Amino acid sequence: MLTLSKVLKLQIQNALESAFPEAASAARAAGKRLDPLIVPASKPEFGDFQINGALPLAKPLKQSPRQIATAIVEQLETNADFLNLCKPPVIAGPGFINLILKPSCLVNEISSRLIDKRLGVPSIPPKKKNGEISPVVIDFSSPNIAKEMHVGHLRSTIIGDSLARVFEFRGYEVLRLNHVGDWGTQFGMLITHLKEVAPEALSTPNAIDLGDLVAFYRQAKQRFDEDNSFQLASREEVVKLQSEDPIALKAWKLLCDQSRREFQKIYDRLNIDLTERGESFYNPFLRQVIEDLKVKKLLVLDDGAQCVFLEGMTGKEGKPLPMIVKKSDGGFNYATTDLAAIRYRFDASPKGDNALRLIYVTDAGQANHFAGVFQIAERANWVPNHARLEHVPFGLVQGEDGKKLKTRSGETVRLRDLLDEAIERAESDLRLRLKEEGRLESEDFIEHVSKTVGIAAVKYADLSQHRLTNYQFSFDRMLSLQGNTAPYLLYALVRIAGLARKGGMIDIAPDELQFNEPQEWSLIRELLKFDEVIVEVEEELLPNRLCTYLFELSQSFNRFYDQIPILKTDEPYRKSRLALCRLTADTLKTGMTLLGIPTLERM
RNA sequence: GGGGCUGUAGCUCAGCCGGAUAGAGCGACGGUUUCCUAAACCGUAGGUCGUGGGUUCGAGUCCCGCCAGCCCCGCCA
Repeated sequence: MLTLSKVLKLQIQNALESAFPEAASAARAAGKRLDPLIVPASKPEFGDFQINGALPLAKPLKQSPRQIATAIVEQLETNADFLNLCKPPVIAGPGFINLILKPSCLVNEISSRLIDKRLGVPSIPPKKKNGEISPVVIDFSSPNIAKEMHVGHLRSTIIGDSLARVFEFRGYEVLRLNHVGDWGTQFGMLITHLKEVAPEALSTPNAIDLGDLVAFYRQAKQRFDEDNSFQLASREEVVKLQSEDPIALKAWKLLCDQSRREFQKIYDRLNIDLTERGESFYNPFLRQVIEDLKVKKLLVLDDGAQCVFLEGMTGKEGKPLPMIVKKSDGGFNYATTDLAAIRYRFDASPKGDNALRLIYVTDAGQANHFAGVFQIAERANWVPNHARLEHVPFGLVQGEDGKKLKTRSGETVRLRDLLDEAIERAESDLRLRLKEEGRLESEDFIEHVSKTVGIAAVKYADLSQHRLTNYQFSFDRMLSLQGNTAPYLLYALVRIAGLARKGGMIDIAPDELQFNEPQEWSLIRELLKFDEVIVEVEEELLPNRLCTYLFELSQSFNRFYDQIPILKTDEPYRKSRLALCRLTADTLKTGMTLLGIPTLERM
């Protein structure tokens, strides 16, 4: 409906301007145009679109809104192209104009969707900068080496992946960057600990499996906190690492490799593709960041540290807020790395990523930090003209008590345990249902369905929530088989797959399509919204909009399925209804794929 | 002290550029299956949109004040 609503908007704008030529030319003289304010109808009984533009014109034109609406409608009724698309417009309420699309128009839209793999979503040509393709860079997931992925990484990973998929579908080149925490002072204690507990690992390849890295990290941390000589050794180790001592580097690499393997297991389960480029990657560029800030006269020495004072942000006692980019001991910190990363990502290749759009998917708690870093990047002139630099923040994952999600013993929940539990619960639900229905299924089937449903439930629960709000994690709710959940959507697809098995998904010629039931028309209208929703998600970066749409589409389909016979009806309705089923399945599958959720044929 | 986010039905949440009588789901109550997977469908009840002002023809939505919760604020990320 994207193109259709554009056409209508133009037609209505013309009608508005011919109805009120003086006001139109006055608006044009001011560099504006009269706005018909055409939006999707707020309720089905108001038709397909509503024109709100008559109301705000009442005052300047000194006419009643209904008079204005009448004048617009009179103009529209002289337009044959318009009358080809819409039924005669209806003036309603204080001065709204309701538009109802003609059935022939809707059927045309449906038949072009049926042969369009992109389901009406336009593909944009690849963006170019400096003559080369310019990717959208999305920075997401970003766990820390030697720590286990936990719920805190869940939202970034899932939301980032979904946004990346939407951009890819729209035709953008996307660079999915995993900015893992692979550098910093914590490596001092880790390497020191490694040298003591497993020195052989440094000389013999694959000599040791570090096993539970979390336990390893905890041991190292405990010794660091308790043992002075260990602390001293750790600090020395940091210096060695930074000066590229081969043994320290080897130990560092060992820890990174081990972590990478652990992370990859999670990414494989979640079916998420990422390019790892950790903080250490930017080490060679840190000095240049400081140099450039100095050249741009942004650098100030304060209390022994090199800072940039932020504009428009004040700290305690109203003083400008500093951002430290070089510590008093000469070391760099995360702000420096983040600045180097922005610079690199916008720079032209080969010494940069040549990006025009850079998106960070991190928790809302880092909003201040990114606002500061972005401001410095702007002031240092590292952000090209027309480039976009965005923080995409999200709220916390909370337990059902409304507090930060913890295990019963009060520890952070490991991501793999969380996924395991979702799958286990999905499995026991499934087994119970099979038993109740007297169905017999193979163990392979049960395993596959449980995994798919469990992971889908976790992802969908997260994505269907508005990004910014804190999100209350509940296995019971996300796996519930009713409501706005992954299983509900998956079930709609399973129903269609069942029809396909029994009735076949036959091809239908456009002129054979014929509909006569209200449930068909409401499903048709729902199907046609898909393209607008995708474009909206791309603009707003809010995957929950797609979830809401897919849920409403599923509801609309389930009503249709429940109330209208499909296989047991005469032609041409049988074929027409099957065509709607196929289009529903294609739309749901595409939508779910954009959420990163695989679908099922049976469940 | 400064800044950010949040506050909508008993619970969990939607609500698009300000538009018509504020919507879902869960839970509660009632109904639907000789028929394509009932993990579904239909119906009923449930609201001072935190609060007080302001802007507007029109405010859940925009502006200001206040209240509550969470988060951030110099050498961790």
